[in-house]
Amino acid sequence: MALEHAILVSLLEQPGSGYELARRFDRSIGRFWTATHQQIYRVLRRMETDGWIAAQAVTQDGRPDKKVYSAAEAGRSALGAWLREPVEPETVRHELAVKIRAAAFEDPSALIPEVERHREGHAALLARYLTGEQRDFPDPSALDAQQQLQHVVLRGGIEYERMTLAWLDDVLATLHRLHRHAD
Amino acid sequence: MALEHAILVSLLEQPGSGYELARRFDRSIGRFWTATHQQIYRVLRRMETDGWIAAQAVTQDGRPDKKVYSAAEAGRSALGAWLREPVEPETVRHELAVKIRAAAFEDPSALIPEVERHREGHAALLARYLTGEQRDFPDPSALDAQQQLQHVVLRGGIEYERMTLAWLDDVLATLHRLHRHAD
DNA sequence: AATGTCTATGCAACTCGTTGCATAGCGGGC
DNA sequence: GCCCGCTATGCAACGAGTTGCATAGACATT
Repeated sequence: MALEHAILVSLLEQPGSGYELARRFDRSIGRFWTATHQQIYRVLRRMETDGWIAAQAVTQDGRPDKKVYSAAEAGRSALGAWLREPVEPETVRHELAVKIRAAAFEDPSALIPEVERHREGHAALLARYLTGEQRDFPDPSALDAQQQLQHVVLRGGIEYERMTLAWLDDVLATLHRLHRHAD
Repeated sequence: MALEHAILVSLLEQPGSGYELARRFDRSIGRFWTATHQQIYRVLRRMETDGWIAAQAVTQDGRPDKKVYSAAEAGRSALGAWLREPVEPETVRHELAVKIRAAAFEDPSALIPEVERHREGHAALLARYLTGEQRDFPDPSALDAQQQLQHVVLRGGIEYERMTLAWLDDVLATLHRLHRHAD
């Protein structure tokens, strides 16, 4: 399980409450590690019990109080130990690929709108990534280690989206070709 | 849940036992949808109860008997209904990306062997994909609909591996750069 | 002769992840 | 005045997925 490690990284980069973490997971981090607020709150409680993180209650005006967590020394060394372990093979869940192969047993062209919707989502995400890159890393020669590592992960996201867009175009061309020949 | 649909697709392409399905998931299908034999046996039983698939006992010499499943009409129509539903957003779990951002809080160069091992794995997989493409789709102009759809999914895998290799080289270059500047 | 691997299926226990709901005050729109 | 959405946290129940183990005969290796 790496959710606790993803949370640790996020807290090391910037302390925050469960709610704030949930929103970070919805935005940036969620692009390579998803989590709901339920998972996050549960894991935060366990990590606090284990002494990986420390909580500080913050009273607020006009909105509910919150508990701001930050990474403790034990958490930091746990992260170091995890870093030295080999990665487990990633479990892939590519639903669209299943659907494309399934389309052979139905009308393949019925999948076209679905693939197009998918394509739009990836195009929008790529645009957001590129905007974020311009904003956060305008001068790549003036970055510290942390920013350079964040940047290389973002570049991975950008290349992934570019590749996916090209592939979805390939898929669409294939579906259109099958449609024409079925007439 | 799409495991049942992935199994349906696999059974429509070729009937088989739970054990055979588990091995297909280890090889080809597992590249875009993973599953253990436990999951597969459990889902197969449920699908048989629901009438999505039909089982036929096959007695064998020299090895245990098996139950060969094939997709039933109800399963086929369930697959069609699922095809017309919109895809849910994919849940991404990219452990290496978490580790790369975590490396900012440790010695980043300690991650180099890990990334290199990862890179070798992807290079080997790309080689296997390309061999498989040569073997299964030697003449792309002479494919039926099912093969064309299988081929376009394989091309997605190939492009994914190529992109990943290029990105991992980018990651390695970044880690080496950080290592030099830390001296 | 003993050990290990492959085929083939399954139980039991567990952890991980999701969904629905609840609370509760603040502010905005109709 | 009412409903909706945002911040902020949490319970309870369920479903998905993993891990360890068991059975059991056939065959290969040491």
